[in-house]
Amino acid sequence: MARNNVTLKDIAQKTGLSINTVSRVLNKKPYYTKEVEEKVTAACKELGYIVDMNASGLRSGTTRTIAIIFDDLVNPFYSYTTDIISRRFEERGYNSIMFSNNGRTAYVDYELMRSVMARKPDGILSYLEPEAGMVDFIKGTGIPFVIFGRDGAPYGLCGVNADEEFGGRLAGEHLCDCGYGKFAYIGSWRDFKVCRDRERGFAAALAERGERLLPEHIFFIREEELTGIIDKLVADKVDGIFCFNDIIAFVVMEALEARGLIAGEDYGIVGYDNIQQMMRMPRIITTIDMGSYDLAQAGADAMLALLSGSKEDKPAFINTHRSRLVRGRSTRM
Amino acid sequence: MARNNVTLKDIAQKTGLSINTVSRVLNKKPYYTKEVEEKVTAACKELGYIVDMNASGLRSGTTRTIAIIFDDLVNPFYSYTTDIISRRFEERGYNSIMFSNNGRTAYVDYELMRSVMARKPDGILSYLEPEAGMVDFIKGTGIPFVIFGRDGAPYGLCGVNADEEFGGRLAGEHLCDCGYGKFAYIGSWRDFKVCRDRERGFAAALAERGERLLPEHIFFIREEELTGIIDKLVADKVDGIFCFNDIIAFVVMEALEARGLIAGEDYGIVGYDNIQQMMRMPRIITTIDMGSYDLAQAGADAMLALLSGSKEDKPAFINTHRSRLVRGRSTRM
DNA sequence: CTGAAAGCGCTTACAG
DNA sequence: CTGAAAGCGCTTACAG
Repeated sequence: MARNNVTLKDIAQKTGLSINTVSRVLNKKPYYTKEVEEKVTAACKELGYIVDMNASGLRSGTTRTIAIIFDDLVNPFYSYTTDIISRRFEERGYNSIMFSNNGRTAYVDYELMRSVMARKPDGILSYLEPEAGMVDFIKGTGIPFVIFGRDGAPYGLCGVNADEEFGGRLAGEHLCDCGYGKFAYIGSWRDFKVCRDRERGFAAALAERGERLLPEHIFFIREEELTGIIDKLVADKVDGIFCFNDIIAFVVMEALEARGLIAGEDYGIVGYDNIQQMMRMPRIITTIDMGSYDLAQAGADAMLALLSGSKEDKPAFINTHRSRLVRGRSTRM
Repeated sequence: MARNNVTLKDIAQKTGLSINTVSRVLNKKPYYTKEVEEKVTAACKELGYIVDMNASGLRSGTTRTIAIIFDDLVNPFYSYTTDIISRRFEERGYNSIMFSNNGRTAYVDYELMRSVMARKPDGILSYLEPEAGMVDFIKGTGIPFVIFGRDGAPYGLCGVNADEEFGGRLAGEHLCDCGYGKFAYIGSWRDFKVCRDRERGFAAALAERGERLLPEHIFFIREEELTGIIDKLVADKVDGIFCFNDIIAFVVMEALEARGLIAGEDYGIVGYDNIQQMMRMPRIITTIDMGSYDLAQAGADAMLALLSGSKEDKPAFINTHRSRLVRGRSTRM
């Protein structure tokens, strides 16, 4: 009630024009006189008019809103890229509305899509992959959908991601170069495609060097007890560890240190994402940097292209391939 | 066009009821028969009805949207707390829409408020303080406004923050306890109130121990060249450094290491925010932990209270006071 | 170049 | 307990 809602009607009243004319001026549609323009601009400034984007969107069909679906803003890979992406959207006049599934699942499911759709976004950029049954639903909405940081190809949806297998290979090659001999991979979820892609690249690189990644040395930290994993690593004298991301690597390093094992001395460990650089932290761990800044820009641009582009030049599966290994103190040089 | 927009009209048609009745059932307003309810529910499920919150908000005056204004999601203090806050809002049926000023200013200005207001949020939670002239405007909107992580009192707005001076004192006392003798404070912006509060607490603690914080040893890293700061620290053999936040501390540590000085050995340094714990990183630096989890919950709860509460029990300036020092390797024990 | 009318999808009074 | 009407604030055809 107390909200001083200045509407087009007020501007129309003040200027003696119709609300249509006012709307036309504000939206810079052709055909109005300089005089009318000045009157409208002055009245808007004086009364402090602010458009209601929801009402505007209801009629025009475009809300200039993009939904961003993430699962965990705490991991700097998400926050860093979300920051870049949302700023880019803002530059182009789109606001970002955030959705998370609150850790319910690692996928976009119907319940999540419902709350997203209720906001009538012009586009959806998701860090989560769609649940199997949701792909057709998503396509049926007709809303531009970009899968970010995950492979879009299996879903036939636009995806922007780095070559995960390649990143895994870099880790494997480096740990071999360092002279380690017993390897382990510590992933997040067993069913998580990106997680398995990195593992596959890692195993392939080891195989090429005549080394092996034993099945019993492949772990999924979101599904297993940490202590069990650490026990196994210590018991089997594993000395070359590759982790799905930097945070997992930190956790493992801390647990191993509690057992008296120091990274870079007693064993080597490689993370993923190079969050150290994002945080401007010292280079503690050796990690794989997939060029997150460029990746984020590419993700935002893919979305913007889908929003503005003709059907012909739709971006499809963008694979930036930029990953490189960044050395830290967690592997011997 | 291709969007399969199922509306209330479609459900009404399908069930042979009026759209009013359908709306009433969906909003669980009193007075409808079990039979009608079942018909409506079935039709909604079959056709895949999803409400249009924008249209709903236009009529009802509540969009169930909360605007979050942040400046930098990369700093884990922001991303960590934003994650917690937005999840809490989601639990209560509110979606979060993100706004940043893209680094234009460190304040909420009119341009930013315009784009926020255009979305008709039910509430606004801001990490940024309002520009001087904006306070009346904000109050005039009548929209619940919470300043998060900053002191709300100077603006007469609801604020949720920790006692910053107290945090600064903890840092000062600890550096004295460690036996350091030449002190410096490295802040962010000179005009940033929180930054100065921490400095004041730090200086006060030093004074109580008979130590001094020289004006020439107070720096603002966002306004000065890093190399100049480092030169001065080295030249004056400063050995007790307190930084406005952990990220600044990391940057300083790295620069000093390039000069051959090791934190915890050659000098001591204390950061702020305990982002290490958020990232599950090893405890590199000694830092001030203000209980960010509780702070975030308190921030979300303050917002929710303003949204639902009577005018009487409005929360005002919540000061959680929980800060404590967490030791890391960057100060000698 | 400007205005009157219709309508986006919903909810809120008001009748019955 | 259900429905017809009005209206939230805007934009889009359509007249003039």
